[in-house]
Amino acid sequence: MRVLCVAEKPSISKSISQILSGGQFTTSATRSQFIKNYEFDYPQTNSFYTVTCVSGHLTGSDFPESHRKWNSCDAFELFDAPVETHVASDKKAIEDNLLTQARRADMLMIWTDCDREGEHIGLEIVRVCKRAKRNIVVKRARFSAIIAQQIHHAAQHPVELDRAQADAVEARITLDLKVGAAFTRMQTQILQNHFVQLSEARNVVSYGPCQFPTLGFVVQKWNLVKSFVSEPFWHIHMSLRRNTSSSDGEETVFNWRRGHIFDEDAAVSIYDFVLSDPLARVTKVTKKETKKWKPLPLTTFELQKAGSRLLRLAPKKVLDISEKLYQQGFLSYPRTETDQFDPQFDFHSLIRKQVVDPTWGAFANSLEEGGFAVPRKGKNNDKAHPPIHPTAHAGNLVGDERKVYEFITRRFLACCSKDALGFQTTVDVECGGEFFYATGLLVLERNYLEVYPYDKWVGHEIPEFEEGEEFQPSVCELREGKTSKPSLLTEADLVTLMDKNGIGTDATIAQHIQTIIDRDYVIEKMEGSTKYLIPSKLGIGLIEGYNQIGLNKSVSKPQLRRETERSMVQVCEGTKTKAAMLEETIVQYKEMFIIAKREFEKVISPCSAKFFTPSWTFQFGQIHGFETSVKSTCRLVECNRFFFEASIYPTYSTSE
DNA sequence: GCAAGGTC
Repeated sequence: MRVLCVAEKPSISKSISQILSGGQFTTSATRSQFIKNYEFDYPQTNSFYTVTCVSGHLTGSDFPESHRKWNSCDAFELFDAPVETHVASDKKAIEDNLLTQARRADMLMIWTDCDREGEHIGLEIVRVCKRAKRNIVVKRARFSAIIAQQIHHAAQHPVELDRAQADAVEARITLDLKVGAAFTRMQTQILQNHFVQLSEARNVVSYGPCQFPTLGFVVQKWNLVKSFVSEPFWHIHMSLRRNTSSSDGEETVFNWRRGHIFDEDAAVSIYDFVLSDPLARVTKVTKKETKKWKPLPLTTFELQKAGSRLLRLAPKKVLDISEKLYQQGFLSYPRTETDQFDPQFDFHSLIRKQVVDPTWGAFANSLEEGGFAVPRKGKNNDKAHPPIHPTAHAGNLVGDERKVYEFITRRFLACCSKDALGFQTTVDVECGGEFFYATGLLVLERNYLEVYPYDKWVGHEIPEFEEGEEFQPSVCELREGKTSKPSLLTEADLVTLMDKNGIGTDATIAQHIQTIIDRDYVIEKMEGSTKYLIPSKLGIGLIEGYNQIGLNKSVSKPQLRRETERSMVQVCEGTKTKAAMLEETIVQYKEMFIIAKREFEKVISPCSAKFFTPSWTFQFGQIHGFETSVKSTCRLVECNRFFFEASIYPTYSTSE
């Protein structure tokens, strides 16, 4: 029997060919530069195998010609417009290869990643192949890691393609297209009509169910920083000078168990009580072993966060670099949600490849000589790719590539090492009815910290204390402090928020951040070596505008996307049909669209302008509290502060 | 000139 196997990407088709053929296969080129066909006998199932692949989704969706032009219809009509699906022009060579190979095959076996998108890509492949051979037998290989035993098992026990999962993805594709296009056209057309700046620059004011919540996070933090008012607080500072084994007169600070309090009168009266008691008593001395846990195996999210925070590289940049290193064979597949290694994973041969490195080679060697410990297991597994790890030693990298490779390698070695061990001493003290404590830390074994400088764990010595002893504090003062301003949002914070709230995926999070920057919704600002994200006036305006319109579900918060995700899960489980999901969700967005459009037009209605005189600052706020003022020419397009308590003309710069 | 999701 001739079996045609189709994987989601070139790397997988190659790996499964190597495993199933035991390395004995022939390779032939296709018209697509990256894609090869591999052929071999697979005697275990009496078959002749051809293994090839696609490159992600084969098809793309768009409106038909009748609705594609922006002025061809009212934006609202897009919700009910048909959607066409075609093989994209740059995928024709891949399609041709599938058609040719399918004609020769008796069975089509789908080897796409075992996730929802993979199931949908599988369906795209089936549709193309059935055009070449209508009665081809279709099977699906199910695997959770590229490990010999699993791949053989998958080849010998194929299952059926999961139509429900593919349906859920199809619903999402249609939904995102309709909602995105309808809102984008509506926003853009209304705003361009009124703002010279937008129409001259031909700026698209895009809406997307992922980009808006992402922008929402940036604006929310910005508002928090802007509205921050510092508050004074009080705390009792107690310390004692006493010699330790290594230094004389070391000052030990005892922290107040109450932390700090915001009521000055209360603080003063408590302090008076403490002062009335000249001696502090040690109530307890606790000594115990403590650990600093080694990091979890590396996912794409974590890599992007670390890249931004530790390596000062944008999430998109980190992903691009790791993609390149992967192409060169230095790294495993860089888009993974998995933070647990398979129990059968071959750690040792990978560790041995790092022994030659001048910087961390000695550490790698120490792992091979007894320092090894099985990595911790996280909670995520995408059932398709292992955590990111180095697959070969790369000695000649420079610049950012070197930084990324070094981080990934050190992280992998740290995962294979042991937790750091320490010894912690806590001294509890009572004085005037108040409780204080001091801690000391002695780092016993640094272990993984030796190879992972990104984590800090510094010991500090504490003098000897005995339970029941009394001492007179060297300092006991009531001190005043004030709450400090929260910091702006960093890229790493944003990746964390998106990950937590289910906005985007490992492969798309970086793109969404880039999109809101490209659209001029957000501006990057360097402060020292940290990059902060600040919303532009346009970005603030859009979010604040929508928030004030009073939709019952906010487009700038993660809830709507979460609901879409939940409906997709229901479609996958078979408790909801694809049609029902689309119907429900589209109705909801239609309502929101009607309200949003009405409010947009109301707020910036040109007829309001005739009431303005040159020097007025006008509270136009009865509608949504939007403040509006007009520049001297009194043309609405030259509104200075408009719509969103923000200047939208002549520039979006956010410098205060 | 629109989205988000794959991947190169």
